[in-house]
Amino acid sequence: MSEQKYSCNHCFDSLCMHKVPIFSSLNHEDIIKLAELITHKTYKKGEFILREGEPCESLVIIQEGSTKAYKYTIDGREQILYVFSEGDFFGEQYLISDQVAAFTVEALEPVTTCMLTKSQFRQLLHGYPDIAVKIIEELGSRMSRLEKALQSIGVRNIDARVSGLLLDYITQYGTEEKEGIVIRLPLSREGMANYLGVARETVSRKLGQLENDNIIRSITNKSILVLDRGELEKIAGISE
Amino acid sequence: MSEQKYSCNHCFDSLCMHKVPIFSSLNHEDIIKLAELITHKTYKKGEFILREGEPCESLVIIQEGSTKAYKYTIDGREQILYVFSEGDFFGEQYLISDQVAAFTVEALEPVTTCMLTKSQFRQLLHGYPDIAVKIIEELGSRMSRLEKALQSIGVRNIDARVSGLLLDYITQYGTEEKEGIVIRLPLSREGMANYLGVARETVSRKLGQLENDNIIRSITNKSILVLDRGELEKIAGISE
DNA sequence: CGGACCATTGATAATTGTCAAAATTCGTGG
DNA sequence: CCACGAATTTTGACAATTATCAATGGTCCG
Repeated sequence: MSEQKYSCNHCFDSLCMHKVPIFSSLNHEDIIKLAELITHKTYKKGEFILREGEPCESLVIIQEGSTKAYKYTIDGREQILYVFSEGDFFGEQYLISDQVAAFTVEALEPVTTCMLTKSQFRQLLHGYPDIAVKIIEELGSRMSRLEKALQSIGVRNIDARVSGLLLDYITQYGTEEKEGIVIRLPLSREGMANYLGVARETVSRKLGQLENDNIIRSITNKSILVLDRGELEKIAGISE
Repeated sequence: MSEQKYSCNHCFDSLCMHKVPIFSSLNHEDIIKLAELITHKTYKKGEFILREGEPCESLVIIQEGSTKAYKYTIDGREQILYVFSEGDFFGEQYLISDQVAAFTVEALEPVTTCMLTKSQFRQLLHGYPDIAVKIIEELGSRMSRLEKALQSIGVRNIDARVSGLLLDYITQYGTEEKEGIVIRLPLSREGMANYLGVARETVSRKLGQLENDNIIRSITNKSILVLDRGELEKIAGISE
């Protein structure tokens, strides 16, 4: 967990600032000024970036790698709420109100973050009221995602849920190849199970079924080839 | 669905404005000014206050009565996301960004609402930037609720979910009586089932079980007496 | 009081979770 | 680059839970 303080040129040029919608109302100069305030941290796989119940002291932007955000359920399993990947960020609501973190964020692979402390962020908010509006928009869209997730987990048919998850992954992590769409899965089978609220083995079986039906093909544990997207959409209940 | 435009004295005195956290930074005079802009509508049981997919043109505050907010799942059932009762409000995120409504809001009983149009609200936001911060706080807390709901629905043990729901209702709709805590249920059995993502009959059975164990007693279809709150907490996984 | 609506109960089938074992994949070090 | 051990995934058998269907019983309202 090394920490560096330096002018964030790399970050500015390539990723974190420009990828974060809430900073889109800043002009060029201010982005550069802001970039100088940014602190970086790196995390190894399995390390915690934020822990449920602890105060969150900064806005965290994922510059590289991906993370899972989860809560523990009363029967001891983890319920995954979000997967945060490059360009995603979290902690913004805790910077304004003084709540503690509602979930734990854990690195799924080596992760680099850009961070802005609470006081820096509040200053920024003072100078740029538009940022508040951007945050509301972002929170609104994240809320819509959560509402969709809640809707989907409320569906009794688990086949639909699994297919729906794969479709989400296509748009987020999929690349078109000549054989089909390759998804680099952010989560393991167990992770997907903990997101969907079902048993690990059930995910295996559902994916196995899809493979038997020639809808997908398992490449490695971390990637899947989608052969028949239309069929996935049918099972998920989107088309037909 | 009658519509009235008049100075909202009743509303000001009793309910809607002061109950809404996002207006707490307004001073007395401005609240009075604002109250004059407010429009009222009444809805009969079963009428729609907002429909999923349609644009939401105003901030809606529930002055009287209660409503359910839901989405249709792909297998045709409704997944209830929220119950909005007196003092709750919705639509704030749609007033800033121009998204369409993510859910349908339907009156569960006769409902009176206070409404503020999009342009009125935007003006207000301009004069009181603090309101934006309040909205972020409110969205943050609503998001925490959703995250909690998602966590709870991901629990495999349905007994825990039912007990957890009853505990939530105790804090929101419960009154202490000498025999125990009386809950005026906002939802029917079917409604609870659609919130929990299980079959109507399953809710009946789980409640029947709790009644057999002398933990609750069913008074009418719309109210329940809680005899042993501690036991409910154990089943929900909170205590012990 | 009657009719519509809502809730309960029972029987059964389908689904999914659990446990255990085998197979596969992954990462590391030689 | 290969081989080995650890971790993950898959598979099978079985048990437990829950959905579904159908019928009955209650409750609420005019």
